[in-house]
Amino acid sequence: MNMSPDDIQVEDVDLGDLEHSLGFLLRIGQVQIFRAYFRHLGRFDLMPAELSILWVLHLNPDVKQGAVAQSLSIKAAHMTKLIQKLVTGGYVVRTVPEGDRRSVLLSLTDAGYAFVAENADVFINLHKLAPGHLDPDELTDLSRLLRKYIGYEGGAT
Amino acid sequence: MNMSPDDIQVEDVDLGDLEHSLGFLLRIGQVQIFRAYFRHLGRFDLMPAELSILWVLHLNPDVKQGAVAQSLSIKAAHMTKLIQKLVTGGYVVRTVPEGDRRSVLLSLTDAGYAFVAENADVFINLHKLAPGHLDPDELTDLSRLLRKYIGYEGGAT
DNA sequence: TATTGTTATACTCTATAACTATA
DNA sequence: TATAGTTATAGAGTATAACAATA
Repeated sequence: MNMSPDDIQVEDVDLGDLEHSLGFLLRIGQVQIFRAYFRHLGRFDLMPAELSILWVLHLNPDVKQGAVAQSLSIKAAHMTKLIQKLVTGGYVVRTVPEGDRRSVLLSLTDAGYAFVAENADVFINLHKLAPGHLDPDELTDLSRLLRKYIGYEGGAT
Repeated sequence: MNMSPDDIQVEDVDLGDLEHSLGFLLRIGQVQIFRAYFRHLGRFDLMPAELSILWVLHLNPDVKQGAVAQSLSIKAAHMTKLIQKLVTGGYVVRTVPEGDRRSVLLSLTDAGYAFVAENADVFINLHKLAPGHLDPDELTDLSRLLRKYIGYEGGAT
């Protein structure tokens, strides 16, 4: 018979309305995007969250650590560990500003900027490389609906 | 001044095209759905993954453990722990079938069925209770696009 | 007193490999 | 030999609280 290990008897399992449940669909979508991430950017020792921090720093030099954490929905305690890794890796530098010596400002090293310049486009547009089954217009719609759903009423496109 | 701890200086952080990146939007969407889950169903000691297993079992009595795991993208090793917890909690029973004594069939106890009957609707339709900013038609579109994106070409609605 | 970031702990989920018992 | 499930371990992510330094 020689069935591939991927189609054992899955069709036998009825998911019912779970298949229409946003929570479930978001999770499966994320699993697939993660696979695409590791296929295209897995050779670096950086997780998606870390790459998104580098991206934000390249757009916002000398931004407060807490502001980055909050804008990316990363908890403060976790952020500390991520930044330590990025500093150790030579991508990020920390500065304590004169104005408020409790806080920490983050910015990219030259290596950090070079890394972003080289890999940001693949990272930001992973969904176009993923095995997605949507045409460009549908991708735009999906992105817009998701933005609206989560309350990023930002713009049109 | 009295700023709430939630709007520190977030508007100062420019996310650029990350805001249009599907990976990022899926993650933020999941964070929000999780919050809705714990608001509405957090009083039970069950995680979303566990509730989705109960849901699948109520639709597929005596289904193989591995088939459930695969249909929900749960790894086998993790599935073992989840099922142990659900058995301990009195929601699920395991049966070793005569035909293939390596495998395990899962089904719900009466308490499991009662739990699903009472809470499944809230679980499956969490996105309607979440602070979502979409009207019903947009929610349907979003669900359809996500299903198509992940390759669940199933049906129209 | 309140805020920024750090440390420490615990739990969920994922990934992997080694193991058992069956087939 | 291959398959179904288990056990064990490690890493990533999240949640929480206690803490130090600063405001």
